[in-house]
Amino acid sequence: MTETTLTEQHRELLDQVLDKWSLQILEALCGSPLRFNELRRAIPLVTQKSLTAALRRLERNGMVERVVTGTRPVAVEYRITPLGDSLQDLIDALLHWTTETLPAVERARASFDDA
Amino acid sequence: MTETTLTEQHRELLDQVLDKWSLQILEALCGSPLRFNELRRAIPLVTQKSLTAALRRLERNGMVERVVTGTRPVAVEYRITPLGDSLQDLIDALLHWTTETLPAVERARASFDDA
DNA sequence: CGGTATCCAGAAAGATACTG
DNA sequence: CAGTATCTTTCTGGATACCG
Repeated sequence: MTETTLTEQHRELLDQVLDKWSLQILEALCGSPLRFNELRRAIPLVTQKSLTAALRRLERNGMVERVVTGTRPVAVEYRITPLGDSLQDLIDALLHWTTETLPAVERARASFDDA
Repeated sequence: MTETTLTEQHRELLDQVLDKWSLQILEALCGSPLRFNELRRAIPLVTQKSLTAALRRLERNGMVERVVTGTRPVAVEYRITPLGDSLQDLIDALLHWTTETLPAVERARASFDDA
């Protein structure tokens, strides 16, 4: 039997890769690799600081790869890794679940907010 | 074709039901319904405030049900709903993924932290 | 028992300016 | 282009006290 307890390590990993900006970064990169400023444009509300932080976290956890190509001016490309691809499957499952349950959730919210 | 874009609504829902405490609450409740202080004991590090806030959020989104039984003293039972059960399946998938990829993630972290 | 209310400290996030 | 540094503000989370 495999152990199925939700430990702090599991939760920490999920927190680091499923946060607000990381979801959108992964979604943007799953089509094709993008440069830093291309990512900024793909995710309109993100600040430079938050984008940098999220990218570093994803890179540290092996989900994206940072590739420096040019030298003057510097060109940096971010691409999804195989590990990131497996995460993308999971995100698709999350997205599928939200799409399915959102109507019921909205009904629950409306009835809760009445009371 | 179904639309598979990650909108703000989808992300908001995930944020509200997949946060640190909600994951542990759902895990605790999936066995059997629990009272408020039983939940506190089941999740050692949670404060009263955080537990209350997470329970209200889960209740509002239709994931758990709050059942008041006694009158003096008050007895409150929290039980998982069918919607919460569907979320539990998803959490199992998350847990399965973390269990599978954690070794690779730890290698990635070690190599990142070296540089 | 099952909460609410209040206060406060520390972390996170936004704005701005600067750099190789 | 791709960031870093700094400052400020905002939000979260813990500690504590109290209530029906």
